[in-house]
Amino acid sequence: MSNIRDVAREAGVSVATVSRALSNPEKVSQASLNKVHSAIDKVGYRPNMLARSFRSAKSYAVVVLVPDITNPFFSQVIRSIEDRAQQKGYAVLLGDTRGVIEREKEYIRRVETRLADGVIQLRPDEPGKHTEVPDDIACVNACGCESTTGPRVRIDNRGAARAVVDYLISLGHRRIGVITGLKDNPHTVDRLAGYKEGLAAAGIEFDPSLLAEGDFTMWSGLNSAKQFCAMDDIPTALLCLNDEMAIGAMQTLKLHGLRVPEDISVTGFDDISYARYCDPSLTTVNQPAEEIGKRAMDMLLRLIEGEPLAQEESVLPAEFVIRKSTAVPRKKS
Amino acid sequence: MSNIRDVAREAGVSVATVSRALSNPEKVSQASLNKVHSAIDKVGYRPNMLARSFRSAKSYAVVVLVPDITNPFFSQVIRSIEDRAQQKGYAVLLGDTRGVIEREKEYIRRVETRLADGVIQLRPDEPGKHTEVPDDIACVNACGCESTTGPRVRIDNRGAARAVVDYLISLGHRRIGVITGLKDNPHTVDRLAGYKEGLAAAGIEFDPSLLAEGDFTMWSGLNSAKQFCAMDDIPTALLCLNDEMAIGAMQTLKLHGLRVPEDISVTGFDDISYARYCDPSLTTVNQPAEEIGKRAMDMLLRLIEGEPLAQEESVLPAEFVIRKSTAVPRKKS
DNA sequence: TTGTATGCGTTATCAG
DNA sequence: CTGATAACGCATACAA
Repeated sequence: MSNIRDVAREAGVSVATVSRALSNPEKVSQASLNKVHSAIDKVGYRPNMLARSFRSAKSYAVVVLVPDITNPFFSQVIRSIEDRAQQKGYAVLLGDTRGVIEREKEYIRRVETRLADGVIQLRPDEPGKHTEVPDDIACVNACGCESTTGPRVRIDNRGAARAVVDYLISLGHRRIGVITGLKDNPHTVDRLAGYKEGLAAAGIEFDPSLLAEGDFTMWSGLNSAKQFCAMDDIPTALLCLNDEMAIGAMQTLKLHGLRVPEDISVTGFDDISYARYCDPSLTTVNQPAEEIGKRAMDMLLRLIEGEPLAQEESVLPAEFVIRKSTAVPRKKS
Repeated sequence: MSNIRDVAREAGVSVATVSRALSNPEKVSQASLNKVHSAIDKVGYRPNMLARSFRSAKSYAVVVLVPDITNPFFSQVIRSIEDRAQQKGYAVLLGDTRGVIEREKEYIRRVETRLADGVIQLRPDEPGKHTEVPDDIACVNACGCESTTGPRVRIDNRGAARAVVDYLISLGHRRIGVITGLKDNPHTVDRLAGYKEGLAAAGIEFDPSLLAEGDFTMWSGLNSAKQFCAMDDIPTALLCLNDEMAIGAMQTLKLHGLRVPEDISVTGFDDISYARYCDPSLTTVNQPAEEIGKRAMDMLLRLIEGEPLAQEESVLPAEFVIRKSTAVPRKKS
């Protein structure tokens, strides 16, 4: 392992010149530049970035905290973050927390100990289990909700859910079931608010018995849907608060002999890639994962560099995508 | 930002003692230990890991190279790697290469410049675009094939594909179409070899016209399946070399009025979580993603620590999972 | 068990 | 434009 001194000796210049040749080439004469570069090739020098980071007290790394990297929506956002980070010369430390607060803290600690320069949070912070992110560390939230504080980029969950409900109502549905995420989850809160808004606007009374609680997994969708199948008066439409639960729910519905969308319409949320390929393809809300990741990374970079933020909150548009899982309700038999 | 010297002063001991108290507590008296710890609390000290890494010439980070983090099988493996890494005190640098060799090199460079201690490759190395991983850097391949060299953990792709074909043949299928990945992809090569083996064992002649080339995406599965629908004599079974393509293919088949599995059986490979939730649920091969990630990380750790490897190759068992997408062939009409 | 002193590889300051 | 040298924060060899 050769170091900067070896290069200096080989090139017949000082270490300072070598260092400058690499970081500020414009401050070095062409002659020295040439000598340095051929010396580098000759001794096979690779700068020790660890030393550089240490010296400059910056790690050029950010940690991305995600509850579950396996979730396709999250992985899309992360891919986008990684892309942007790479462009800007930053590394991405993957922090799959599995929802465990302890793991989250371990990663926060990594930035306290200078191993990373900042954090991107990929989950809505829930009231109870709010992580104590010290305010002296750069942090932006990338899937926030209306209740999220601090720098954040998000979509209008309430408005998007409202759009779905409005559409279902326009088709003629009036009895619309909902499969939610965990009750306290801010995504559940915001999207459910949109559902209620839509109902109210159409003069439909909110019926709590049409709510089933899931946890955003396919299995929970499958399970929660049973509750509706057991009803005497099955809803004509099912609003699922994410795509996974919609996919799981459809399996249960079909198993009970219900056809989608002829007997019951189903909608999702997120527009993961499978939404287009299920049977029937899923009517859902497209979250701009790519743009969310990019913006979050850019925001974090400004925070790290100490530049002022143009805005603390960035709300991106979400597109309502109509596919084959929704139709007009069946006539009462 | 307080440093080790501040702590030493506060505790009334030397910096060496503080350092030891943190890294080798057993070499320090209980009295000093107490003094040090209360001093740490008092000044709010956080060790500078960047300095520690620099000094010990180890970054305690590994980079994971993956073609596409969005692929659910890969993300499962990565989650497992991250889990193991975290346990061992290592960080995971995410390197989503998108198949671009240039990006891969950038990440390899990160370990050359000491920003990471080793690499886990999550793709089969293709003959042509083989990355030049210098042999002095620790590297293990986590989704290798028979042609993969170096430390690796993989499943028996050929044997697993063979098991699927044997099963289809046992059901009575003799005309079995295949949707492959790109021709040169080692996964394609190995799995296709298994297909041919199965055919040969049953005395069925290999028919090249039953091969359609995809690229492991759902879209390519959807597209490639058209080729079979256009045939006069449609195959009674379709072996897809991964789940995504199977899911895409099923959409096309249904669109053409073919029922799965009554008119045509379909199989996948990988057993991603959606395989269980498509309609019909997919008969496939379960890859032990969790175990693959764990083993790969353990292997890499040994390499990094300079310990000898028990074995250079670890071949894990893959389970054949029979679901609802396969059945006996329909009688000729 | 503890303290002193040195060096890890780089960048930055300051003279030349 | 270039060179000598002092940090950066920590770990460790060596001496006590």
